Amino acid sequence: MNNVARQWEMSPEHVVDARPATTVGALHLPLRQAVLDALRSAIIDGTYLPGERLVEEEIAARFDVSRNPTREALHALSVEGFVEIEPRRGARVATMNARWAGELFEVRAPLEGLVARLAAQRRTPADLVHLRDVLGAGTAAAAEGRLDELPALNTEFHMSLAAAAGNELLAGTLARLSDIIRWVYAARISMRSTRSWDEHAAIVAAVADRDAERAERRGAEHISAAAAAYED
Amino acid sequence: MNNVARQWEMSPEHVVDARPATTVGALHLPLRQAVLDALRSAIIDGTYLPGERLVEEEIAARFDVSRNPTREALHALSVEGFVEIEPRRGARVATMNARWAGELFEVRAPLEGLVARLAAQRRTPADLVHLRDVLGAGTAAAAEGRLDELPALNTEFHMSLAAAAGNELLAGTLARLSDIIRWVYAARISMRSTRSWDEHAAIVAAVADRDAERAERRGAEHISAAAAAYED
DNA sequence: CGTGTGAATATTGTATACAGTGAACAACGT
DNA sequence: ACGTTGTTCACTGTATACAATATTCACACG
Repeated sequence: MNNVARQWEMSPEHVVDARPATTVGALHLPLRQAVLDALRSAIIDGTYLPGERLVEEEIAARFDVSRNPTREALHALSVEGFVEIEPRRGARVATMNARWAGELFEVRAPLEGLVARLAAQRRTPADLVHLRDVLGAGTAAAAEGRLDELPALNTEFHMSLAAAAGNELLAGTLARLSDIIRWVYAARISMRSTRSWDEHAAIVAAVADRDAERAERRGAEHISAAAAAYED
Repeated sequence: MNNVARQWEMSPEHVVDARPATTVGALHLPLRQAVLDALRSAIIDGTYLPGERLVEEEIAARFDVSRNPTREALHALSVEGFVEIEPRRGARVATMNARWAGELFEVRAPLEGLVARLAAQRRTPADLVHLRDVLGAGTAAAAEGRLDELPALNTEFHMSLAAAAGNELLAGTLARLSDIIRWVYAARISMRSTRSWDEHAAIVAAVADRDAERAERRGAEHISAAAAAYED
């Protein structure tokens, strides 16, 4: 009946006494979360195209839920920047003009620089090990032409760096920005593959040396280079 | 019956043919917006204290609306960072620990630097005039000890700078951050008054000269100095 | 006394119903 | 033909009702 993934329905009662002290209700994600994730994926993968109207009842029917969780998901997506909502006139998938896209990179560059600087200052040995693992995997994939694996590895790299920086607000802000960037430039992504991983390696080297200045510069330059590449 | 400001009820029919071509429905703000603003104000001015539970039905009753607009407002506030929501366990006013507060300044500093740099590159003569107006008003207020006027002028200064930078995403991000910073440090604010306006003047000077590097450095340093002052 | 167990209550999550607004279109006059 | 007006339909905004979960408190038991 319900196409949305409902994890908890797969969990029979006996999970109640499973290891983590989390209650059953905590596992049981609200529908709004399921709808949010499903809708975001649908927008990113092009099921809903930019500018397309998102009618609450349609979406609710599609996922077989009521309009309430749907509305909540739409509002969340508008904050994330994937949809635009006009009062009394409904929601549509956001349309990116060139200016907006440029703004994304402008904001992301100094933040990515900050991440690299903080990571250089605060990284633990374990952080460094993990960064090098991801770096190795990404470099190998780029070298061997497995381009389809690169977007996920790229995301993991930047998330790992943000984790090493130890600033959750920063990590969250960046995660949102890069989600949208990946969406906007979905078509052209996975270009620039080897260049990109060379730049990642340079960031990790600076982080390893605890050289905050160099790390910051290379982090910011990395995003600027990506922006330039996308502007073709 | 309804304590929320409902602008449209004050507008008789004949406003329909008033100057701006906006429709009546566009003026007629959704209740969620009214509740959102009212709740945020209540949190900022201390009516609701950090950690306090925000029960949907209570708030709905207080503003004499149903739970739906209330829920939507609460979700929006959680995105803005004023409240924390746990699934199935409701919302409470966010509590700042020192770490979180530090993160705010860490993220804001490079963004404010970016704003100053972009403003230096893109400002129009009109932007500069406006910035100098605000600067003059703020400096005068600081010099004459009208401390109560400073927070608003400070906000206006930073908003004007962001406007001159011509990046709406950046302006929006910063507006959210500084809202929260002002809330967190409400008690200690309006200190540092003259220092702060000297720093503002330095930023405007760099913006006037179109010196992007100097503007960026002074913008970021201004926030770092503010952070240091708050850490007493 | 503390501790666990259960019922009762409070509160959130979800669905449905209704009201109000905007947009499209047909009927009408000019 | 063209614009104007009235009407209808689709959709969002809001309220209410119900279901599911969390929390509280009383009470029995050790």
